[in-house]
Amino acid sequence: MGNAKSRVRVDKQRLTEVAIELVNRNGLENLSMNELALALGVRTPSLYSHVDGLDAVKRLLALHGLEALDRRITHEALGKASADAVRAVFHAFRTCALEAPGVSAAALPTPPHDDAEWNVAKDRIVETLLKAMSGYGLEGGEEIHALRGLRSIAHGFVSLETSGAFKNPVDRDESYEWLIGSFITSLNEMQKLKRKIKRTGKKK
Amino acid sequence: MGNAKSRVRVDKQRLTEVAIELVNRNGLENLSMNELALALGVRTPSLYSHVDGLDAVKRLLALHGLEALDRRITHEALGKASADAVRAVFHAFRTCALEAPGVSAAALPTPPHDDAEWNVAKDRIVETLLKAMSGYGLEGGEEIHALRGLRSIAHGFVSLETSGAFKNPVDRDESYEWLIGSFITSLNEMQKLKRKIKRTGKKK
DNA sequence: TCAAAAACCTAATCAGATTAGGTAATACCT
DNA sequence: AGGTATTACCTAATCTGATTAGGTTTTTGA
Repeated sequence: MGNAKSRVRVDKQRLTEVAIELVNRNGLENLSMNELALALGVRTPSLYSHVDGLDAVKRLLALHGLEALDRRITHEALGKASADAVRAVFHAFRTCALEAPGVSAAALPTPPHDDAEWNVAKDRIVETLLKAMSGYGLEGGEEIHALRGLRSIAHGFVSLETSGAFKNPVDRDESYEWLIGSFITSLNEMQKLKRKIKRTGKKK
Repeated sequence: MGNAKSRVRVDKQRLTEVAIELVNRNGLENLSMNELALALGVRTPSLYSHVDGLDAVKRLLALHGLEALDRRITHEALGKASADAVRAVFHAFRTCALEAPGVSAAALPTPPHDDAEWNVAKDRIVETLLKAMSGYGLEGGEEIHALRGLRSIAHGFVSLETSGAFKNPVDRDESYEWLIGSFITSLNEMQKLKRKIKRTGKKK
Protein backbone atom coordinates (compact mmCIF):
# COMPACT_ATOMS: atom_id res chain seq x y z
CA MET A 1 0.00 0.00 0.00
CA GLY A 2 0.98 3.62 -0.47
CA ASN A 3 2.69 5.25 2.44
CA ALA A 4 -0.34 7.16 3.65
CA LYS A 5 1.54 8.62 6.57
CA SER A 6 4.47 10.13 4.75
CA ARG A 7 4.71 13.89 5.17
CA VAL A 8 4.71 16.44 2.42
CA ARG A 9 8.48 16.54 2.11
CA VAL A 10 9.93 19.78 1.04
CA ASP A 11 13.49 20.18 -0.06
CA LYS A 12 15.51 23.06 -1.44
CA GLN A 13 14.95 21.79 -4.97
CA ARG A 14 11.19 21.75 -4.82
CA LEU A 15 11.07 24.90 -2.73
CA THR A 16 13.04 26.71 -5.40
CA GLU A 17 10.89 25.39 -8.22
CA VAL A 18 7.69 26.45 -6.53
CA ALA A 19 9.14 29.85 -5.65
CA ILE A 20 10.08 30.34 -9.31
CA GLU A 21 6.54 29.50 -10.34
CA LEU A 22 5.04 31.93 -7.88
CA VAL A 23 7.38 34.79 -8.49
CA ASN A 24 6.96 34.61 -12.24
CA ARG A 25 3.21 34.57 -11.89
CA ASN A 26 2.71 37.10 -9.10
CA GLY A 27 5.79 39.27 -9.12
CA LEU A 28 8.76 39.41 -6.80
CA GLU A 29 7.18 41.99 -4.51
CA ASN A 30 4.26 39.67 -3.81
CA LEU A 31 6.32 36.69 -2.79
CA SER A 32 5.78 35.87 0.87
CA MET A 33 6.67 33.04 3.16
CA ASN A 34 2.96 32.43 3.70
CA GLU A 35 2.21 32.10 0.04
CA LEU A 36 5.22 29.91 -0.55
CA ALA A 37 4.31 27.62 2.34
CA LEU A 38 0.76 27.36 1.11
CA ALA A 39 1.92 26.42 -2.37
CA LEU A 40 4.20 23.79 -0.90
CA GLY A 41 1.43 22.34 1.28
CA VAL A 42 3.20 23.09 4.52
CA ARG A 43 2.86 25.53 7.43
CA THR A 44 4.88 28.68 7.15
CA PRO A 45 7.41 28.12 9.95
CA SER A 46 8.33 24.77 8.43
CA LEU A 47 10.10 26.57 5.62
CA TYR A 48 12.76 27.65 8.06
CA SER A 49 14.07 24.10 8.14
CA HIS A 50 15.15 24.61 4.56
CA VAL A 51 15.97 28.27 4.11
CA ASP A 52 16.97 31.07 6.37
CA GLY A 53 14.10 33.38 5.56
CA LEU A 54 12.53 35.36 2.77
CA ASP A 55 15.80 36.98 1.73
CA ALA A 56 17.37 33.57 1.41
CA VAL A 57 14.53 32.52 -0.88
CA LYS A 58 15.11 35.58 -3.02
CA ARG A 59 18.77 34.79 -3.10
CA LEU A 60 18.00 31.32 -4.45
CA LEU A 61 15.86 32.94 -7.11
CA ALA A 62 18.67 35.33 -7.96
CA LEU A 63 21.13 32.48 -8.35
CA HIS A 64 18.70 30.62 -10.55
CA GLY A 65 18.04 33.73 -12.62
CA LEU A 66 21.69 34.52 -13.13
CA GLU A 67 22.44 30.97 -14.15
CA ALA A 68 19.54 30.90 -16.59
CA LEU A 69 20.60 34.22 -18.06
CA ASP A 70 24.18 33.13 -18.49
CA ARG A 71 23.09 29.90 -20.10
CA ARG A 72 20.86 31.76 -22.48
CA ILE A 73 23.41 34.36 -23.45
CA THR A 74 26.02 31.71 -24.00
CA HIS A 75 23.67 29.65 -26.07
CA GLU A 76 22.42 32.49 -28.25
CA ALA A 77 25.81 34.08 -28.85
CA LEU A 78 27.61 30.85 -29.53
CA GLY A 79 29.50 30.94 -32.78
CA LYS A 80 28.81 34.60 -33.34
CA ALA A 81 31.07 37.61 -33.14
CA SER A 82 30.92 41.39 -33.13
CA ALA A 83 27.55 42.76 -34.18
CA ASP A 84 25.88 39.37 -34.35
CA ALA A 85 27.08 38.43 -30.90
CA VAL A 86 26.00 41.73 -29.40
CA ARG A 87 22.59 41.41 -30.98
CA ALA A 88 22.26 37.92 -29.57
CA VAL A 89 23.18 39.12 -26.10
CA PHE A 90 20.55 41.84 -26.18
CA HIS A 91 17.90 39.40 -27.25
CA ALA A 92 18.88 36.92 -24.60
CA PHE A 93 18.43 39.58 -21.92
CA ARG A 94 15.03 40.58 -23.09
CA THR A 95 13.76 37.10 -23.73
CA CYS A 96 14.73 36.01 -20.25
CA ALA A 97 13.06 39.03 -18.71
CA LEU A 98 9.83 38.62 -20.62
CA GLU A 99 9.60 34.87 -20.13
CA ALA A 100 10.55 34.89 -16.46
CA PRO A 101 9.90 38.37 -15.11
CA GLY A 102 9.92 37.44 -11.45
CA VAL A 103 13.13 35.52 -11.56
CA SER A 104 14.76 38.21 -13.65
CA ALA A 105 13.75 40.86 -11.14
CA ALA A 106 15.25 38.72 -8.39
CA ALA A 107 18.50 38.53 -10.33
CA LEU A 108 18.93 42.29 -10.53
CA PRO A 109 20.18 43.33 -7.09
CA THR A 110 23.90 43.58 -6.54
CA PRO A 111 25.01 40.71 -4.29
CA PRO A 112 26.48 41.55 -0.88
CA HIS A 113 30.27 41.58 -0.69
CA ASP A 114 30.50 38.52 1.51
CA ASP A 115 28.37 36.24 -0.63
CA ALA A 116 30.94 34.47 -2.75
CA GLU A 117 28.58 32.19 -4.65
CA TRP A 118 26.29 35.00 -5.69
CA ASN A 119 29.20 37.19 -6.72
CA VAL A 120 30.68 34.41 -8.79
CA ALA A 121 27.39 33.95 -10.62
CA LYS A 122 27.29 37.65 -11.40
CA ASP A 123 30.92 37.79 -12.48
CA ARG A 124 30.39 34.84 -14.77
CA ILE A 125 27.88 36.85 -16.75
CA VAL A 126 30.24 39.79 -16.95
CA GLU A 127 32.88 37.46 -18.38
CA THR A 128 30.40 36.06 -20.86
CA LEU A 129 29.47 39.56 -22.00
CA LEU A 130 33.08 40.61 -22.39
CA LYS A 131 33.75 37.54 -24.48
CA ALA A 132 30.72 38.26 -26.61
CA MET A 133 32.07 41.71 -27.38
CA SER A 134 35.67 40.63 -27.75
CA GLY A 135 35.37 40.74 -31.53
CA TYR A 136 35.49 44.51 -31.40
CA GLY A 137 38.97 44.44 -29.93
CA LEU A 138 38.18 47.14 -27.40
CA GLU A 139 40.92 48.01 -24.95
CA GLY A 140 42.19 50.51 -22.43
CA GLY A 141 38.99 50.73 -20.47
CA GLU A 142 36.78 50.95 -23.52
CA GLU A 143 35.78 47.35 -23.11
CA ILE A 144 34.44 48.30 -19.69
CA HIS A 145 32.60 51.29 -21.09
CA ALA A 146 31.03 49.06 -23.71
CA LEU A 147 30.15 46.42 -21.14
CA ARG A 148 28.48 48.98 -18.92
CA GLY A 149 26.73 50.44 -21.91
CA LEU A 150 25.37 47.12 -22.96
CA ARG A 151 24.16 46.30 -19.48
CA SER A 152 22.62 49.75 -19.04
CA ILE A 153 20.74 49.57 -22.29
CA ALA A 154 19.47 46.04 -21.82
CA HIS A 155 18.51 46.51 -18.21
CA GLY A 156 17.09 49.96 -18.76
CA PHE A 157 14.91 49.07 -21.70
CA VAL A 158 13.67 45.82 -20.28
CA SER A 159 12.92 47.20 -16.87
CA LEU A 160 11.03 50.17 -18.28
CA GLU A 161 9.18 47.86 -20.61
CA THR A 162 8.14 45.34 -17.98
CA SER A 163 7.13 48.08 -15.57
CA GLY A 164 4.72 49.38 -18.18
CA ALA A 165 6.54 52.64 -18.86
CA PHE A 166 6.15 52.47 -22.64
CA LYS A 167 2.58 53.46 -23.27
CA ASN A 168 2.86 54.76 -26.80
CA PRO A 169 1.40 52.37 -29.40
CA VAL A 170 4.68 52.26 -31.33
CA ASP A 171 5.90 48.66 -31.42
CA ARG A 172 8.27 47.88 -28.57
CA ASP A 173 10.13 45.22 -30.51
CA GLU A 174 10.99 47.82 -33.11
CA SER A 175 12.17 50.23 -30.46
CA TYR A 176 14.45 47.60 -29.02
CA GLU A 177 15.85 46.79 -32.45
CA TRP A 178 16.38 50.47 -33.09
CA LEU A 179 18.26 50.85 -29.83
CA ILE A 180 20.39 47.77 -30.43
CA GLY A 181 21.10 49.05 -33.91
CA SER A 182 22.20 52.39 -32.54
CA PHE A 183 24.58 50.77 -30.09
CA ILE A 184 26.10 48.61 -32.80
CA THR A 185 26.37 51.50 -35.21
CA SER A 186 28.40 53.46 -32.76
CA LEU A 187 30.62 50.47 -31.97
CA ASN A 188 31.28 50.20 -35.70
CA GLU A 189 31.97 53.92 -36.06
CA MET A 190 34.35 53.69 -33.16
CA GLN A 191 36.18 50.85 -34.82
CA LYS A 192 36.46 52.71 -38.13
CA LEU A 193 37.79 55.72 -36.34
CA LYS A 194 40.38 53.72 -34.50
CA ARG A 195 41.62 52.07 -37.71
CA LYS A 196 41.97 55.46 -39.31
CA ILE A 197 44.01 56.77 -36.40
CA LYS A 198 46.21 53.73 -36.46
CA ARG A 199 46.86 54.14 -40.16
CA THR A 200 47.67 57.81 -39.78
CA GLY A 201 49.98 56.99 -36.93
CA LYS A 202 51.88 54.43 -38.97
CA LYS A 203 52.49 56.92 -41.77
CA LYS A 204 54.77 58.92 -39.53
CA MET B 1 4.99 85.10 25.08
CA GLY B 2 5.34 82.18 22.71
CA ASN B 3 2.40 79.89 22.40
CA ALA B 4 3.74 77.16 24.64
CA LYS B 5 0.68 75.03 24.15
CA SER B 6 0.63 74.91 20.39
CA ARG B 7 0.97 71.46 18.97
CA VAL B 8 3.65 70.31 16.60
CA ARG B 9 1.61 71.12 13.52
CA VAL B 10 2.27 68.95 10.58
CA ASP B 11 1.05 69.79 7.13
CA LYS B 12 1.52 68.22 3.74
CA GLN B 13 4.27 70.69 2.95
CA ARG B 14 6.44 69.89 5.94
CA LEU B 15 5.58 66.21 5.79
CA THR B 16 6.84 66.11 2.22
CA GLU B 17 10.02 68.01 3.03
CA VAL B 18 10.88 65.70 5.89
CA ALA B 19 10.06 62.62 3.84
CA ILE B 20 12.40 63.88 1.11
CA GLU B 21 15.16 64.32 3.66
CA LEU B 22 14.69 60.85 5.07
CA VAL B 23 14.36 59.05 1.79
CA ASN B 24 17.45 60.65 0.33
CA ARG B 25 19.45 59.76 3.40
CA ASN B 26 18.15 56.27 4.14
CA GLY B 27 16.78 54.99 0.87
CA LEU B 28 13.24 54.54 -0.34
CA GLU B 29 12.96 50.99 0.95
CA ASN B 30 13.71 52.15 4.49
CA LEU B 31 11.04 54.79 4.61
CA SER B 32 8.39 53.90 7.18
CA MET B 33 5.47 55.66 8.77
CA ASN B 34 7.16 55.22 12.14
CA GLU B 35 10.36 56.89 11.06
CA LEU B 36 8.52 59.69 9.34
CA ALA B 37 6.34 60.35 12.38
CA LEU B 38 9.38 60.37 14.64
CA ALA B 39 11.15 62.87 12.40
CA LEU B 40 8.06 65.05 12.43
CA GLY B 41 7.73 64.88 16.22
CA VAL B 42 4.35 63.23 16.13
CA ARG B 43 2.84 59.81 16.86
CA THR B 44 2.53 57.53 13.87
CA PRO B 45 -1.26 57.39 13.52
CA SER B 46 -1.38 61.19 13.42
CA LEU B 47 0.11 61.10 9.96
CA TYR B 48 -3.13 59.67 8.65
CA SER B 49 -4.74 63.08 9.12
CA HIS B 50 -2.52 64.31 6.32
CA VAL B 51 -1.90 61.39 4.00
CA ASP B 52 -3.63 58.19 3.21
CA GLY B 53 -0.78 55.88 4.08
CA LEU B 54 2.75 54.95 3.12
CA ASP B 55 1.92 54.62 -0.56
CA ALA B 56 0.48 58.10 -0.54
CA VAL B 57 3.72 59.41 0.94
CA LYS B 58 5.67 57.69 -1.80
CA ARG B 59 3.34 59.19 -4.35
CA LEU B 60 4.10 62.66 -2.98
CA LEU B 61 7.78 61.88 -3.31
CA ALA B 62 7.25 60.70 -6.87
CA LEU B 63 5.45 63.90 -7.79
CA HIS B 64 8.21 65.94 -6.24
CA GLY B 65 10.87 63.91 -8.01
CA LEU B 66 9.23 64.19 -11.40
CA GLU B 67 8.81 67.91 -11.02
CA ALA B 68 12.40 68.38 -9.95
CA LEU B 69 13.60 66.25 -12.85
CA ASP B 70 11.56 68.14 -15.37
CA ARG B 71 12.75 71.45 -13.99
CA ARG B 72 16.33 70.33 -14.21
CA ILE B 73 16.10 68.95 -17.71
CA THR B 74 14.37 72.08 -18.90
CA HIS B 75 16.96 74.26 -17.25
CA GLU B 76 19.98 72.36 -18.52
CA ALA B 77 18.75 71.91 -22.06
CA LEU B 78 17.50 75.45 -22.46
CA GLY B 79 18.89 77.11 -25.54
CA LYS B 80 20.51 73.93 -26.78
CA ALA B 81 19.62 71.67 -29.65
CA SER B 82 20.52 68.27 -31.11
CA ALA B 83 23.65 66.76 -29.57
CA ASP B 84 24.07 69.49 -26.98
CA ALA B 85 20.49 69.16 -25.84
CA VAL B 86 20.68 65.40 -25.64
CA ARG B 87 23.88 65.60 -23.64
CA ALA B 88 22.26 68.05 -21.26
CA VAL B 89 19.29 65.76 -20.77
CA PHE B 90 21.50 62.81 -19.91
CA HIS B 91 23.41 64.85 -17.38
CA ALA B 92 20.25 66.19 -15.83
CA PHE B 93 19.03 62.63 -15.27
CA ARG B 94 22.20 61.50 -13.63
CA THR B 95 22.72 64.58 -11.53
CA CYS B 96 19.21 64.32 -10.13
CA ALA B 97 19.67 60.67 -9.35
CA LEU B 98 23.02 61.13 -7.62
CA GLU B 99 21.98 64.19 -5.66
CA ALA B 100 18.58 62.88 -4.61
CA PRO B 101 18.70 59.09 -4.88
CA GLY B 102 15.67 58.42 -2.71
CA VAL B 103 13.40 60.84 -4.45
CA SER B 104 14.59 59.66 -7.84
CA ALA B 105 13.85 56.08 -6.90
CA ALA B 106 10.39 57.14 -5.83
CA ALA B 107 9.86 58.80 -9.21
CA LEU B 108 10.56 55.63 -11.17
CA PRO B 109 7.40 53.56 -10.89
CA THR B 110 4.78 53.90 -13.57
CA PRO B 111 1.77 55.73 -12.16
CA PRO B 112 -1.57 53.89 -11.96
CA HIS B 113 -3.99 54.58 -14.81
CA ASP B 114 -6.46 56.44 -12.64
CA ASP B 115 -4.03 58.90 -11.11
CA ALA B 116 -4.34 61.90 -13.40
CA GLU B 117 -1.94 64.19 -11.59
CA TRP B 118 0.85 61.65 -11.48
CA ASN B 119 0.35 60.75 -15.13
CA VAL B 120 0.44 64.38 -16.14
CA ALA B 121 3.74 64.86 -14.32
CA LYS B 122 5.20 61.88 -16.14
CA ASP B 123 3.86 62.97 -19.50
CA ARG B 124 5.30 66.40 -19.03
CA ILE B 125 8.77 64.91 -18.88
CA VAL B 126 8.14 62.89 -21.99
CA GLU B 127 7.15 66.10 -23.77
CA THR B 128 10.25 67.83 -22.52
CA LEU B 129 12.43 65.02 -23.79
CA LEU B 130 10.78 65.01 -27.19
CA LYS B 131 11.34 68.72 -27.47
CA ALA B 132 14.97 68.32 -26.47
CA MET B 133 15.48 65.86 -29.31
CA SER B 134 13.35 67.73 -31.82
CA GLY B 135 16.48 69.13 -33.49
CA TYR B 136 17.10 65.75 -35.05
CA GLY B 137 13.86 65.95 -36.97
CA LEU B 138 12.97 62.36 -36.24
CA GLU B 139 9.61 61.17 -37.52
CA GLY B 140 7.43 58.20 -38.31
CA GLY B 141 7.89 56.52 -34.95
CA GLU B 142 11.62 57.10 -34.84
CA GLU B 143 11.14 59.91 -32.37
CA ILE B 144 9.51 57.38 -30.07
CA HIS B 145 12.33 54.90 -30.56
CA ALA B 146 14.83 57.62 -29.71
CA LEU B 147 12.82 58.72 -26.70
CA ARG B 148 12.66 55.18 -25.39
CA GLY B 149 16.33 54.75 -26.09
CA LEU B 150 17.26 57.85 -24.20
CA ARG B 151 15.14 56.87 -21.23
CA SER B 152 16.45 53.32 -21.26
CA ILE B 153 20.05 54.41 -21.32
CA ALA B 154 19.70 57.07 -18.66
CA HIS B 155 17.60 54.98 -16.35
CA GLY B 156 19.61 51.84 -16.95
CA PHE B 157 22.99 53.37 -16.34
CA VAL B 158 21.96 55.41 -13.35
CA SER B 159 20.08 52.62 -11.68
CA LEU B 160 22.93 50.17 -12.13
CA GLU B 161 25.36 52.79 -10.89
CA THR B 162 23.42 53.71 -7.77
CA SER B 163 22.75 50.08 -6.94
CA GLY B 164 26.49 49.47 -6.91
CA ALA B 165 26.62 47.25 -9.96
CA PHE B 166 29.73 48.89 -11.46
CA LYS B 167 32.56 47.48 -9.42
CA ASN B 168 35.40 47.86 -11.90
CA PRO B 169 37.77 50.75 -11.07
CA VAL B 170 37.26 52.33 -14.49
CA ASP B 171 35.82 55.80 -13.98
CA ARG B 172 32.04 55.84 -14.10
CA ASP B 173 31.84 59.40 -15.38
CA GLU B 174 33.87 58.34 -18.38
CA SER B 175 31.63 55.36 -18.99
CA TYR B 176 28.59 57.59 -18.96
CA GLU B 177 30.22 60.01 -21.38
CA TRP B 178 31.17 57.12 -23.61
CA LEU B 179 27.61 55.84 -23.62
CA ILE B 180 26.14 59.26 -24.29
CA GLY B 181 28.64 59.71 -27.08
CA SER B 182 27.67 56.42 -28.61
CA PHE B 183 23.98 57.35 -28.57
CA ILE B 184 24.69 60.71 -30.17
CA THR B 185 27.00 59.18 -32.76
CA SER B 186 24.31 56.87 -33.91
CA LEU B 187 21.73 59.67 -34.02
CA ASN B 188 24.15 61.57 -36.23
CA GLU B 189 24.80 58.59 -38.46
CA MET B 190 21.11 58.10 -38.79
CA GLN B 191 20.66 61.69 -39.84
CA LYS B 192 23.46 61.48 -42.42
CA LEU B 193 21.92 58.35 -43.84
CA LYS B 194 18.52 59.93 -44.10
CA ARG B 195 19.90 62.96 -45.92
CA LYS B 196 21.67 60.73 -48.36
CA ILE B 197 18.49 58.80 -49.07
CA LYS B 198 16.55 61.98 -49.53
CA ARG B 199 19.17 63.29 -51.97
CA THR B 200 19.17 60.06 -53.92
CA GLY B 201 15.41 60.12 -53.99
CA LYS B 202 15.35 63.62 -55.39
CA LYS B 203 17.74 62.73 -58.20
CA LYS B 204 15.13 60.45 -59.70
C1' DT C 1 -18.00 82.94 22.80
C1' DC C 2 -19.51 78.65 21.12
C1' DA C 3 -19.92 74.98 17.68
C1' DA C 4 -17.79 72.46 14.03
C1' DA C 5 -13.74 70.76 12.07
C1' DA C 6 -9.10 69.43 12.17
C1' DA C 7 -5.10 67.41 14.23
C1' DC C 8 -3.51 64.72 17.96
C1' DC C 9 -3.39 60.93 21.03
C1' DT C 10 -3.82 56.07 23.04
C1' DA C 11 -5.33 51.57 22.35
C1' DA C 12 -6.39 48.00 19.31
C1' DT C 13 -6.19 45.28 15.07
C1' DC C 14 -3.92 43.07 11.22
C1' DA C 15 -0.52 41.09 8.31
C1' DG C 16 3.95 38.98 7.66
C1' DA C 17 8.29 37.40 9.21
C1' DT C 18 10.52 34.98 12.44
C1' DT C 19 11.54 32.24 16.87
C1' DA C 20 10.58 28.79 20.62
C1' DG C 21 9.65 24.49 21.91
C1' DG C 22 7.53 20.11 21.24
C1' DT C 23 6.29 15.69 18.46
C1' DA C 24 6.46 12.46 14.81
C1' DA C 25 8.68 10.48 10.88
C1' DT C 26 12.95 9.06 8.95
C1' DA C 27 17.51 7.43 8.61
C1' DC C 28 21.13 5.09 10.15
C1' DC C 29 23.62 1.82 12.93
C1' DT C 30 23.78 -2.73 14.90
C1' DA D 1 14.07 -5.78 13.29
C1' DG D 2 15.10 -2.48 17.29
C1' DG D 3 16.82 1.72 19.11
C1' DT D 4 18.38 6.16 18.77
C1' DA D 5 19.79 10.66 16.60
C1' DT D 6 18.33 13.73 13.33
C1' DT D 7 15.32 16.05 10.63
C1' DA D 8 11.04 18.00 9.10
C1' DC D 9 6.88 19.43 10.77
C1' DC D 10 3.61 21.52 13.80
C1' DT D 11 1.36 24.89 17.18
C1' DA D 12 1.88 28.84 19.85
C1' DA D 13 4.10 33.03 20.60
C1' DT D 14 6.75 37.24 19.48
C1' DC D 15 7.92 41.30 16.84
C1' DT D 16 7.62 44.90 13.53
C1' DG D 17 5.18 48.00 10.80
C1' DA D 18 0.82 49.61 8.75
C1' DT D 19 -3.57 50.89 9.59
C1' DT D 20 -8.16 51.70 12.07
C1' DA D 21 -11.16 53.01 16.05
C1' DG D 22 -12.56 56.16 19.10
C1' DG D 23 -11.75 59.87 22.22
C1' DT D 24 -9.75 64.64 23.51
C1' DT D 25 -7.66 69.08 22.61
C1' DT D 26 -6.77 72.90 19.66
C1' DT D 27 -8.03 75.80 16.09
C1' DT D 28 -11.16 78.07 13.08
C1' DG D 29 -14.78 80.84 11.92
C1' DA D 30 -19.57 82.47 12.45
